Amino acid sequence: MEQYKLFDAEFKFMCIVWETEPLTTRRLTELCRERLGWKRTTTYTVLRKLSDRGILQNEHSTVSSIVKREQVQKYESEVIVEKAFDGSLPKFIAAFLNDKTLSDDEAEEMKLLIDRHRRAKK
Amino acid sequence: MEQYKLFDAEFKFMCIVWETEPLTTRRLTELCRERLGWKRTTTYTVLRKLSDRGILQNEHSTVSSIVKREQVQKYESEVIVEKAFDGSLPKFIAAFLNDKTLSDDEAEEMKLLIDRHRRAKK
DNA sequence: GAAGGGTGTCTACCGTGATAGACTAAATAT
DNA sequence: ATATTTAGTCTATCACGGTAGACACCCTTC
Repeated sequence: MEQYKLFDAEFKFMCIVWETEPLTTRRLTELCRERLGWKRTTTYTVLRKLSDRGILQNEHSTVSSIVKREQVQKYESEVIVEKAFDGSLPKFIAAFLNDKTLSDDEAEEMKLLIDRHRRAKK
Repeated sequence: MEQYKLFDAEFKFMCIVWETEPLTTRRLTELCRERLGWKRTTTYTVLRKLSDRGILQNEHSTVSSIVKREQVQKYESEVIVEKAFDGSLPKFIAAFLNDKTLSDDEAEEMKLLIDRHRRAKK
């Protein structure tokens, strides 16, 4: 659980990996230079840290993720709902929507999700 | 907008303020000692920082918030949806729910929220 | 008017996330 | 075999969040 915690720089880095994997370390350093402005060694440092924590692997210069984007997203969503909204999803949604409006598509999609996760009645 | 960003320690601190305000600095140092294990001066340091940023005010030893809990929650929810879910609330909800189930009450509450924020049809 | 308690600031230390330079080892090319 | 590139590590710097000790300024009270 705790292992899914990614810091800001790590998250941006992982987004590149998730989007492109599998990819070579060479290509990864290029992408990190282009999109994050990182030096080659910075990429390697982050690579090693995440590898040590079992978030990804680097085998023969080929990088691929072990922890998937969905797992991290799930973890992140749980942490914030827990920390700032007493674990209540409705509270989160209320705060987020506040001054916003939803398109019909979004509204329908959300209702579908809700029904699909509704607890079976008594 | 950026001003609403609270770090972990600051958020815990503000939770005490929001819950108890208005309150004296004396009482605040007591609460921070009890609940956060902080020394008196630590409370004052954080107090000052937040005061400088316009998050709260300390007038004649009476502390009260300027930025409200709801504003911070709204900001926090927006940041994470933006950063990790491409700004899509449905994506956030899908990730959060994943393996969870909703009670009827929660489901109804959420649907109500959705309808209330539905964009007016053309 | 000296002593003591309460209010508040200033400075500083520590841990750590973010970043990168120097260097080594392995592979490839000339 | 030697020069050059490529892969990867080690160490270090910097910024900053989190925390607190030393100190200074009231007020009150004896």
